[in-house]
Amino acid sequence: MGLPPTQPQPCTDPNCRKPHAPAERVALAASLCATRGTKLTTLRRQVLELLWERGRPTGAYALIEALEHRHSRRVGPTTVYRALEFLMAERLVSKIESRNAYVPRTHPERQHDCLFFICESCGASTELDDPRVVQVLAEDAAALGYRVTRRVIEVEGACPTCVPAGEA
Amino acid sequence: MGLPPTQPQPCTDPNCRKPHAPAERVALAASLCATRGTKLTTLRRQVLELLWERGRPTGAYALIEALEHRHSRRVGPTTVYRALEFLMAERLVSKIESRNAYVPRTHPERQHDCLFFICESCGASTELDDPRVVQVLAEDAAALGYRVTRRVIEVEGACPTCVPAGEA
DNA sequence: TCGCAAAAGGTAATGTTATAACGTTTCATC
DNA sequence: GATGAAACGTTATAACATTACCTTTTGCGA
Repeated sequence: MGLPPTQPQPCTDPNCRKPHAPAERVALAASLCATRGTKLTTLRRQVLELLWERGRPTGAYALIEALEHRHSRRVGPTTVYRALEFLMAERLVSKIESRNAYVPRTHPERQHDCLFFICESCGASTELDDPRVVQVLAEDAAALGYRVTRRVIEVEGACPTCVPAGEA
Repeated sequence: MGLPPTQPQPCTDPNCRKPHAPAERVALAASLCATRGTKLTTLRRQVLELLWERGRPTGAYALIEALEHRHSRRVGPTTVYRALEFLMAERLVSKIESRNAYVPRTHPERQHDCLFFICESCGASTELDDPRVVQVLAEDAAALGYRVTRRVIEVEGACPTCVPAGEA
């Protein structure tokens, strides 16, 4: 029960704790791209904005609809997928594999993949950066002789507002 | 480079280390189902066998083809998805979300979700049971107020036989 | 052993997600 | 303002998954 909050919430990252408004995060993305010499074009920025405004993992086809409604911009799947590809390469967006959906990343400046908590009830997701998980997986990888290139860590469950109070 | 091994390999689980042949694992599955009072029907067993024989994450439509070739059994998507649903409910199979593919579980008797290493080169996957990961994620969930119902942990990279010798 | 109900499986249609192939526009640079 | 590369548009199709409905099989009590 309950929809995801529409107001910016304090960042769940213990090292951050600041609320992040969509506009502010998009501005950060723009400056990051400028620094990197990559281009956050209008389309790419619109897609990123829409992801921030939705506040929960959103599918590519939902983004197509949103582009139509919000920006009167009618685009095909290829176009949106290309924008998502760019945004993911820039670490501005992650794909939630278990949902075939995309979320904006709160801390695109960080290098490694982070982990996500996803609420099965309201659909909201929470990004977390826990070096311990990365560390443990690195050890396991070493023991197996694996070289790691990507981590997909998605924890599904019920978020605080959707867990009936009193329950753990 | 290199294909996944066709011979049973020692179990990567530090607590096991025994090689697991498909037939032996299918027999275990049958006895587990018998104990649980659930039915490992012919179709469900065939799907599980095929997954074991392939030795790597396999998509539903590839299974449909395999059923046709191996068992002259022509089935539709629904049929295979139903079998997979049963096998996942029995913890005999896991879905690799990042690949839209399915793998047989080596230790179906274990309760919690395990983690998978997947080789981007040969497509092989390795199941691992690391309580430390579960523990850390449980702590993070508690800190966020989340109640966990499912974990998706998929590490992509290069497996030992595909990493050029000498490289880490 | 007959009849019934529930579970399992079959079939067709369709929905959803993603990519391939190829053409056009935009834009920085010379 | 020519040119080449990157971005974007368009169409078609591939890949993955589910819905709705019907038939078969199976377990089980009358």
